[in-house]
Amino acid sequence: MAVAKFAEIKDFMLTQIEIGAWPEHSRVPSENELAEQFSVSRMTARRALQELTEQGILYRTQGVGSFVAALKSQSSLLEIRNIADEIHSRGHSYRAQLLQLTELPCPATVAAALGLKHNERVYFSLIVHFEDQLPLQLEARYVNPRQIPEYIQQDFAHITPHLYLSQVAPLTEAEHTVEAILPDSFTCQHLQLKKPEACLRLTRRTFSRDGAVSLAYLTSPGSRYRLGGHLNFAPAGATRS
Amino acid sequence: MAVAKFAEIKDFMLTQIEIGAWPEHSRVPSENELAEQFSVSRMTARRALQELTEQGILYRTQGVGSFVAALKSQSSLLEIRNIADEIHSRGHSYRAQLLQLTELPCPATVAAALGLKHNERVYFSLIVHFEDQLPLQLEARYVNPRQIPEYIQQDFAHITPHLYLSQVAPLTEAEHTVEAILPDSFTCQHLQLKKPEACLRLTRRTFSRDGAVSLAYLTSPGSRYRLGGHLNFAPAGATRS
DNA sequence: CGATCTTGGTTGTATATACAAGTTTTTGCG
DNA sequence: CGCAAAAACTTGTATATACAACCAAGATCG
Repeated sequence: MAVAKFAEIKDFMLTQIEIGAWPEHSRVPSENELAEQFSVSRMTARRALQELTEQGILYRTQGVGSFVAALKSQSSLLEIRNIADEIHSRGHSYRAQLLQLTELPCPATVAAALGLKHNERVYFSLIVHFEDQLPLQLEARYVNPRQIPEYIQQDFAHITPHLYLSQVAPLTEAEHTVEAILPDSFTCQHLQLKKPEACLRLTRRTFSRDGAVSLAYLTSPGSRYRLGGHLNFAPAGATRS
Repeated sequence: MAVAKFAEIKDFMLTQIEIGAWPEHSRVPSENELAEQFSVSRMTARRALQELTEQGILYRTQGVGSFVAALKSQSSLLEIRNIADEIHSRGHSYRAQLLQLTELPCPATVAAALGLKHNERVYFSLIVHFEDQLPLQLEARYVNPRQIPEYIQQDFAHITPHLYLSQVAPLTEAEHTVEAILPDSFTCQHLQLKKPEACLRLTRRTFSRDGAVSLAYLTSPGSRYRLGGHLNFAPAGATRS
C-alpha cells in the first residue's frame, strides 16, 4: 500500500480546513459518512478522525459529532523569533559569523529527527550570532537536503538560516527542547567563554508541510541569554476533550 | 463498562515501569502476549501499546517489538502543569519533601514582583520534588498573603503548592523566565548534586484576577530535566506517524 | 401545553479475522 | 561450516461486526 488510506482521509480533511471550506467549530463528516465517501470501513475513517483529534485539529463529543477545533493561540513563550530581530529590537547591533557550511554524512540522531537514513548526506551549518561584538549564540543546524536542496548555496552572512528557511519552506510546526548544559571546549571557544559556564541549549526541530526541515542546536551562555514567556488564560475557548 | 480494558492494560504497564520491573529500553510484552494475558483481542492490547507510544512512554519497531522509552524528564513550556502529574504521567513515582513553610519579611525583588512593600510579611515555602527517589526540582515560592491568607496552613506533603493555588485562586495569567545557572551549594545539597552542574531555573509569576499571587523559583538539574514545547502554525502538515 | 418516551444518529469500546511488511531465528542444503 | 531459504514472530493496516453510551429531536401521552 503506497499511502495508508487513513492518511489519505486525514490529508483530505486537513486540506478542507486549510482552505477554509470547514471553518472553526463547524461540523465535519461523521465516521459513517467518511467511510462511505472514501469506501473504507468505519474503523478506518475513525482512525483519521481519531488522529486529528489527538493532534488538536478536531474535537469530538460522543453522541453529537466531530468539529474543527479553534486554531491554537500561539504563546509568546518560545515564539519562533529571528535572533537578529531580537537583538535589533533591544537596540543592539547584530552580526553573524559563518564558521562552516558543508555536506556531511548524517549522524544517527539527526537522521532519526529528519527522517533520513543513517549516513545519508545532510547539510550542516555552524554560525555564531553576535550582539554588540559579544557572542550570544552558537547555532549548529542540520538541514534536510530533500526539502531544501539550495541550502548550501546561500550566503548566511546576510540572511540568517532561520529566516531563509521560513521563506522557502513555510513553517507549519516546531518542536522545542530547552536544556541546561555545560558546554564543551569547542563551544566555549566560539562563545568566548574563558571558563565553562551554564548554558541554555535550545533544540529546535521545524516542519514544513512535507515533513521535517531542519534540526538546530542553539547554545547561549546563561549569563547573556534567557527565555521569557507570557501566558494568558483569558476567555477560554471551546476546549473539550 | 466501568473501566475500559485497554485502560487497565495501560495502568498495568505503567505500574510495571514505575516499580522498575520493566527498565528503560527493555522489551515489553508483544501485542499477542498482552492479548492472551488479559484475555482480550489483539486489537485491544494493541490500543494500550499504541497510546503509551503516543505518550512517549514506549517506542515500537515493526518486526522487532515494543520497548520502554528513555524517560528524560520533559515538560511543556506551553502549559502550566503540576509537576506531580507530570511525573506520574511518565510512569514514575512522585514524592515531595517540605523543607520550610514560614512567614518572612519580603525581599525587595519579591516585593516588586508581588506588589508588596519592602519588608512586608510574605509567605515562603521551600519544597523538593522527587521523581523515583531522585530530586528533580527545588521549588522556592513566595506567596502573596493578601490573596492567599491560608497558604501557610496547608499540608504540602499531600498537595503541591501549584495545585493548591490553582484551586483557591484560578490562574488568569502567568509569566515565565528560563535561565541556565550554576546552583549555589545550598541548592546542590538539596538536589543531591555532588558537583555543581548546569541547572535550569524557571522563574514563574502567576496572577489571579486580583493581581500577582505568587513568585516561584523552580530549579532542576540539567541532566534530569528539560523543557519541551510544541507549536502548531497551521492545521496542516502534521501527518507524521 | 408540558413532561416523558421513543427513535435515529453519533461516538466509544471490543472482537475476530486477514493480509502486509519488517526482523529475527531456525532450518536445511551445498 | 557457511550461506541461503524458510519459518516464526512482530508490528502495521484494513475490514466487518456487535453492542454500549450518549445526545438531540420528534412523537406520544397525560
